[in-house]
Amino acid sequence: MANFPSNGSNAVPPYRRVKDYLVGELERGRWTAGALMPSEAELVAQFEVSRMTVNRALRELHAEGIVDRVQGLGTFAAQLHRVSAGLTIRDLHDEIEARGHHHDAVVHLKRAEPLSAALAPKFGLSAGSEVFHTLIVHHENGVPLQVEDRIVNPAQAPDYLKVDFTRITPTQYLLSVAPLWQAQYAIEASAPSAREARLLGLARHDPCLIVTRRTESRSVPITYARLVHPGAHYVIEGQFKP
Amino acid sequence: MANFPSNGSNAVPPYRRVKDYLVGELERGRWTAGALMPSEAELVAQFEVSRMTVNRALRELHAEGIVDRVQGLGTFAAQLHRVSAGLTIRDLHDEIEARGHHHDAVVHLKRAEPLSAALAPKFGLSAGSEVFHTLIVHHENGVPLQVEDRIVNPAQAPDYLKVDFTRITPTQYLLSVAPLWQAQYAIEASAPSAREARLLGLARHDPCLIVTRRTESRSVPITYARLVHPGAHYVIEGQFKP
DNA sequence: AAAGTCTAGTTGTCTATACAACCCTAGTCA
DNA sequence: TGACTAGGGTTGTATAGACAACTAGACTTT
Repeated sequence: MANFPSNGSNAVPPYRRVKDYLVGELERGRWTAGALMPSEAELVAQFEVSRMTVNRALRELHAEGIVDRVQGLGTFAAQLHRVSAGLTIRDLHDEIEARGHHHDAVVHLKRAEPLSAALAPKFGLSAGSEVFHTLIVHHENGVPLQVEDRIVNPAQAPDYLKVDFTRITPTQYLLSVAPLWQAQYAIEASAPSAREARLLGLARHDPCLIVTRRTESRSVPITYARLVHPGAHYVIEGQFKP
Repeated sequence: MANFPSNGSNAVPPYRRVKDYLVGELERGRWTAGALMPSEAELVAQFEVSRMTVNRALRELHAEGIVDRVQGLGTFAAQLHRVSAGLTIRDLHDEIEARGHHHDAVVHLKRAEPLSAALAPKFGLSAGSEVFHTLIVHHENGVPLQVEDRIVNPAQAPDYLKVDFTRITPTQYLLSVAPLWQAQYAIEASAPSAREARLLGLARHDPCLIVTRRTESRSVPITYARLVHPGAHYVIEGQFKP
């Protein structure tokens, strides 16, 4: 007894119908946050499908954060506070090109140096160990848009210093060398340092949007970056659905 | 033949073992991006589990963006460039309490007024239609942390003006009234307005982190908020995995 | 040479059944 | 009163089998 689409070709599979029904009712406010939703058995009866099908629908809704499930108790409409957003980390080069603008980069620093004590704990290597350090300013149509101050773990990218960063961005290169497996970031507003202000053509008190990001692969640090943007020209945008 | 944990209690279920194996090998670089990974049949043979179990493992990895699957072709290691981040939107009250600090709010404005032409396109209602407007300053241990300037659609929250916002935050209230189903946000660094600077106890040129957020339910606008934070005290943090 | 046909291999989905794990309540017993 | 037990309801997971849909390459036919 294995019947489903078969007919019109673009028919929606049963597990999808169950999901769509539940999301629809949730949107219509049938169950407010925390309310008990129908049990698997009830949905089985309502849709005349097997329990595994209903289970798949509910399991996926749970994975998407739309419902909460408690074994032995039931399924509940989720509290939607802690919703995850789609803040896509895109390569700056792609981002600028996507706007139809011209991107170029100026390399101000590119060398191996001992890791400073200030950055050692943030980066995850011991102070004094040799790391690669680049300082690059990215321009959009000639206007400085980002100062990229970056520390790289030589063990993860031994050829980092040989790359021509006017042609390929560090982000692009590092993604190709080491698979990105985890990252932490922080976003803050602050005044730029004296050097950053000079590189961006700003006054010392002009507000900047600063993103710091640490990337690691298999809990080994790959890179730590401080990205400084002039507040007047840069906005991080995103959207989320539950 | 339905056996699994049963023994030690904390045993990992088979579908998890398959997932962990694949993620582990992926981390070790066994398959580079785009490479063909083992088929379901091969994993069935290797782990001696049913195909549904392997299928679930692969389906979840696909949902998590770790592998790509093509019907009729196979499973491939995903390109990990376009990784999405988890930017958690938490209620400010919860956030402050979670730090073990005291939160209080001062309501500076709370009234119905016609929607200004400047905000009309951003909000999605026509200019001049009546909306609710609140201006609240949130403090952490007495220090001003956020100016919350908010427009609310009366159709979605008719009793909004009756709420005591020193006891419950607008975010909390709105989430309880209308389920949050979609939102767009923008993060930028900028100088505060004169009034915002006064409310936060800042100078006009002190950098602020400004989040603007528009929330809608079923494509009907619920609320538009401008959240201004002193750059010196506020950081948005997050992390992401592929 | 081009077009159509077949086939093996792959993923997509559903079913019926089974047992485990867990939660809560009601009842039992000391 | 308090501790224990039993049972009904719920979710969590696994299985074996089945058919559908799709892909790519091999093969046949025109």
